[in-house]
Amino acid sequence: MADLTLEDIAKQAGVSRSTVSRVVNDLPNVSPDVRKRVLDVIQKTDFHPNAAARTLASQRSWTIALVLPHSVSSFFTDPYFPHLIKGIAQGCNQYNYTLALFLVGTKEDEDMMFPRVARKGLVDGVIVQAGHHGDQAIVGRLVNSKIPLVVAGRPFHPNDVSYIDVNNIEAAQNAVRHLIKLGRKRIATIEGPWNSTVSIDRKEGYLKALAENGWSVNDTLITVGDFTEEGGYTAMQQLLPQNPDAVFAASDAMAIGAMRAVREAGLRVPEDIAFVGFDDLPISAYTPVKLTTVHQPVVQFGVTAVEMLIDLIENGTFPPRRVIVDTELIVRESCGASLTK
Amino acid sequence: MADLTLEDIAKQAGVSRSTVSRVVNDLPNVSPDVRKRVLDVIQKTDFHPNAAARTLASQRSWTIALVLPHSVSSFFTDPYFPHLIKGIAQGCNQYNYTLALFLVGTKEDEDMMFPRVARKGLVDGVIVQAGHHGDQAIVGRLVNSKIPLVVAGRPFHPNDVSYIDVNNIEAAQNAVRHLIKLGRKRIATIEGPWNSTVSIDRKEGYLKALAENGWSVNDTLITVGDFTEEGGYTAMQQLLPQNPDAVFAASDAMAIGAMRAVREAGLRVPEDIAFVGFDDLPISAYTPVKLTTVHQPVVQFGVTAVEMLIDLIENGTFPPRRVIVDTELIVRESCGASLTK
DNA sequence: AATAATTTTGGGAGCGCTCCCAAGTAAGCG
DNA sequence: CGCTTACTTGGGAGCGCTCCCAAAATTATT
Repeated sequence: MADLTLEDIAKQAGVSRSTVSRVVNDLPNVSPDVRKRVLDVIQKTDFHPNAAARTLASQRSWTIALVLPHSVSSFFTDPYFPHLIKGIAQGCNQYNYTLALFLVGTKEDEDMMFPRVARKGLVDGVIVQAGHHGDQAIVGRLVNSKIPLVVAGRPFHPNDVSYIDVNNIEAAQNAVRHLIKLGRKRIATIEGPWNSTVSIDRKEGYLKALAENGWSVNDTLITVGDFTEEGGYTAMQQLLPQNPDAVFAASDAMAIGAMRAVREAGLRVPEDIAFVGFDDLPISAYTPVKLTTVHQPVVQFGVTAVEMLIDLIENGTFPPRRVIVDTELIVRESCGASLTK
Repeated sequence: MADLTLEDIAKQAGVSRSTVSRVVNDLPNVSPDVRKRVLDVIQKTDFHPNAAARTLASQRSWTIALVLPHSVSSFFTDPYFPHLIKGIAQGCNQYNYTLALFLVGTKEDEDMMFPRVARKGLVDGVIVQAGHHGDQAIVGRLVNSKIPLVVAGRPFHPNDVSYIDVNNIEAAQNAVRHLIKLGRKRIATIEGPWNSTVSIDRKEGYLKALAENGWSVNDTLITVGDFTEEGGYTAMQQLLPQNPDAVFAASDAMAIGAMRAVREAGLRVPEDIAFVGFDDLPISAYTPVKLTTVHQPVVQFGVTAVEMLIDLIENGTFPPRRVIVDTELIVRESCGASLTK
C-alpha cells in the first residue's frame, strides 16, 4: 500500500536489493526458485519500481517526446494528427516507452518545450512533425541539441537528420498516371502552398507523370490552393475556363471544394471532369461523388517512426536513417474508372 | 556542451551546490549579486537541471498523464479530442507541467499504462476522459490507486471523484427551449446511445424543456442514434412518419445525417423541420443549411481540467472538486430563427 | 561596542534505483 | 577428490538533485 522500494521487497523475499533489481529487469543469472520467490512478493505487494530513480541511475527515461507544431489549424480537422498520435502511442506501448506530448503553438511554447526535451533525464529521444517551412526553426534547434531525433515528414534541410516520409512523389505520379490511363488529356492540378515539402513533392509527381508520357506542361492548368475546401473551390474557379478534363488535387479537402465549384458550374464529375485527391479523409467515401484518392498508412507510419527513434537511441544517431513509406491509390467514383468499363 | 550538474555550475560561479539550487528554483534568501553571478553562468553554459534527479529528490515529477480510452473511432473524426488535447497541453505549458499521453485501445494497453501512471516518480496526477460506460473499469482502477485524478466528463459513479463536465442538461434544455420559442410544436429528439452520460444528460435536458412548458412526452418523437451521421439518417427515417416540426439531435453528426434524410424525403429545413445539433463541428457552419448547434468551450475545458488537477496535487484530493462548464447556443439557419423575423 | 536577531551560505544525508566487483556456491573434469 | 570454471548473490558507490541544519556573514538593537 505504502511506497515500497526494492529494499523492502528484498527484505520480504529474504534476498538482496540487487537480486530484486535483476528480477524486476528480467536479467539472467537468477536461480529459478529465487526468481519465483521475489516475483511472488512483487505480485503480492503490487510493487512498481520508482521511475525517477531508475532513470537517474540508468540514464534512460524510457520516454520519448512527440513535438507537434500546430500553428496550422488543420490540427483540429485533419485526421492525420490523431492517426499519427495513435501510431506513435501504439509504437510506444509496443516497446515499453512512455509518450510525452508537446504541442507547440507559439514561440513561448517552443521556449518552454525546448529545455524539457533537450535536458537529460526527461526524454530519450524526440519525434517532431515537420515538413512545413515554419517548423524549420524547431527542427534546427533539436538537431543542434544532439538528442536522438526523427522527423516525421521530409524537412527542408534533410542533411544529417533522420526522417520518415510518405512517398509523395510516387503517389502523385501514380494518381496522375491513373488519370492518363483513363484517357484524360487535359489534366490540371491544384497544388498546396509553396511552404511545405508535401506540396513540392506532390507537384513533382504530377510533373513526372506528364513527362514520362512526353507531355509538355501547361502552366494554365496548374493552380495553387492552401489545402482547404475553400482554397480548392477558388482554385477550381480559375481552372474552369481552361477546360480541364481531369484534376489532381494535392489534398482531399481541396478536391472536395473543387468538385463543389464544378457542380455549381453545371458540369459533371467524373464525366466532364475527373478527380483524384490525396489523404483519404473519412468523408471522401461519402461525398456526393465518392472521391478517388491516395491513402497513406498513417498509423503504421507512426509506429515505424518510433522504431526508427529507438534504433537511434540504442545504436547512435549516425548515420542518419531514412524511411520512405508507400501509399495506396483508392479508386472510387470521381476518377471515372467505372465509366470505361 | 557536455552534461553539466549543479556542482559544475557551483564551481564556475564560486558558490555551493545549494546556492545554485536556490537560484534554479527561484527561492529567496540569495543575495542579488550572487544570484546574478549564478544566473550568468547558467545562461552561458546553457545548463538545465536533470529532471530525473530533481524528481527523485523532490518526489514531484511535474508531469501529468492524460488517459484517452479511444475504443470509439470518433477519436479520429471528432475534433473534440484535438481540442481537449490542446487545452490540456496549454494548461500544462502555463503551469510548467509536462504532458504524458496514454492512448488506451485494448486491455493490454490498459495493463501497460496502469503501472506507469500509478507508480511513483512518473506522473503527479492523471486526467482521464470518461463518460462512456466502457471507461468505468479504468476510472475505477485509477480511483483505487489514490493518485490525484480528474475525470473529464461525468463518470457513471461520480462519488468521491473529482470531475469536470459540460453542462449538458442545461445546454440541451436551452436548445429545445429555443425551438419552442420559435413556435415549434412537435419537437423530436435523436438521442445518443444509452452507454454514455452525455446522452443521458442531453436527453434529460430535452425532457426538462418540455416539462417546464407543461408539455407531455410523446415517446414516438424520441429515437436513438449512435452519434454518427449514418445513425442520424436512420433515426430520422423512423421519425419522419410522426411528422415532427423540429428535431433536437444530441450531436451535429446525427443532425447532419438526419437533415440528409429530410432532404431526401422532399422536405425543407428549416421550413418544414427545424434542427438544432450539439458539438459545433467545423463542418456545421458549411452544411447546405447551416446548422444551429451547441458550442462547447473544449479548449478552456482542458485548461480548467489541468487547473483542477494541480489543485488536487497541491492541496490533497479531498474533498472531490466539481466543475460544470457552460455552453453557448450558436444560432444559424437550421433552427429557422431567421424565418420569423 | 557588544550582543542579539536576521539573512546568506555550505555541506551532509538521502531520494530509490543500476552497475560493478568481489565473495560465495555449484558444477565440470582429469 | 582437488582443482578449475561457471553461475549466483550481496553490498558499495554513485546517478544529480532537494532539504535540512549549522556555520558564517550581515544587519539591527541596546
